Amino acid sequence: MTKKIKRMGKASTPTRTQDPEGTRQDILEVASKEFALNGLSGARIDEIAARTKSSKRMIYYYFGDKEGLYLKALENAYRLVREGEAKLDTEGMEPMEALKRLVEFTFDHHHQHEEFIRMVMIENIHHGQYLERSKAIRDLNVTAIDHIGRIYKRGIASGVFRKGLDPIDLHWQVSALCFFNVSNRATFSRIFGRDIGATEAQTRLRRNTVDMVLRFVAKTSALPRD
Amino acid sequence: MTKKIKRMGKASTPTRTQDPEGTRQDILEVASKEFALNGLSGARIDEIAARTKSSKRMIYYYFGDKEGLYLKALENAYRLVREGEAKLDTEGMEPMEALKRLVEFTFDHHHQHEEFIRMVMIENIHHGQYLERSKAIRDLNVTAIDHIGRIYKRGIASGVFRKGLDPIDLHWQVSALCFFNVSNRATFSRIFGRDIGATEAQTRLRRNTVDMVLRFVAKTSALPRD
DNA sequence: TACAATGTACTAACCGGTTCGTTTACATGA
DNA sequence: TCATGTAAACGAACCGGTTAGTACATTGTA
Repeated sequence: MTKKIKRMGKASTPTRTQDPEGTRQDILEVASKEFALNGLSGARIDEIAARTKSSKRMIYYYFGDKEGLYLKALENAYRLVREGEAKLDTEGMEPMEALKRLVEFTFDHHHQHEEFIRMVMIENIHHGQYLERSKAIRDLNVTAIDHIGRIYKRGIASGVFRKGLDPIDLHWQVSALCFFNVSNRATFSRIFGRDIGATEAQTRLRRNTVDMVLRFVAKTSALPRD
Repeated sequence: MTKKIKRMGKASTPTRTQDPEGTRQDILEVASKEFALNGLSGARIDEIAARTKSSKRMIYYYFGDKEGLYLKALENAYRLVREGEAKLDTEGMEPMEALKRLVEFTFDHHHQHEEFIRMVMIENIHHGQYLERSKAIRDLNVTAIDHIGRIYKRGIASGVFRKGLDPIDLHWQVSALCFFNVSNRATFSRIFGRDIGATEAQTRLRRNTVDMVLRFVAKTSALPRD
């Protein structure tokens, strides 16, 4: 039995009931969710197929095998967030403000893309072995360093940032705080009996995260007295 | 065929070839490694059984089912690290030094217990649903808050720490940095082409982590000029 | 003897992957 | 305009290895 209605139309524009790119995309989106939810070994090809507008046959037709599908889902996740990150422009701001915005943006961005965070967690469980195979992903993330690096350089020039820090280290620290906020929310919330994901808690954690980064980078002289 | 040699001995002390507690412990240790390595769905009961001095039959005899075994492995992981953490005593130190030690200790401790970190990652992938079932685990971690809370209070009293911070938030921040250092090492290293796990990198990250926490908590007046 | 601990062999369901056949799109040609 | 060849796109049913879990018999211990 056919379980779904294909897009119809015999109009003049070449509409077609066969839609390779659409099918491919549909599978990829469903698979991304399934892998993010259940992990590589936990995800079920049959389940993915069932949620698809297509079939299991097509998964293997387009993606070869389960690992091939997972890899594409992983690449897709990185590509999506990268596209979002590119939107932030801090070039006009003064360094301290720019860094603040960058941290806030990263914090919010991670918060809004739990699926991506989960894919990265899962990939780390697999020791990054699939990411290793994907040149596409490695290229994407280098620009993040560029961004924070430029802000830092400007802050040094204007005398508000401490010298001797490394942009990658900075990126690491910002990532750590923003990533952990999403990745460990479940266990942290349950252990300490407070819902870390609730808006009030998030507001406070966000402020703390910004504070923490700024206080780390800023010269003592550029800090408020307290 | 019996695949292993049982502890022998017909001595006067009641040695026995049947060793329930030993078998149980053996299974748990093997299972912990397998789950930490492959996740809940990725781990194989047959594989665990094979690595055991015992058999699959015994796994079900003692742990009921796969999830029961996983839960015990999870509890075991938490219990082990908790025991380690209890060893740190900062009561005699002055607050700033005590906090420094606590962060260093946490950083090192997480670094040395990758298996635990992986179990927590895996549990978070499962939305903490197994941890939820375990009262045992929740009880363990509250003492961590106690520790950092006491240090913080002393720091406030002696005037070196800023007021208005929350011990749980502090714990969150320390955890985030120390946890991320282990959990995301694979993807981070691969993306930025530097081995984050190498000793030089770790030394720098450790120092940065300590700095970051101290600068966050300390009053500006208690900070070095720069 | 009674009960806890253990070994062996088995099963039923699951699940990744495939076989085989069908439909659709579209170019070609008359 | 329509018949036709063909390759891509698709569906359904199937397969065989894997895997969690069990039945049953046996041994050790108190």
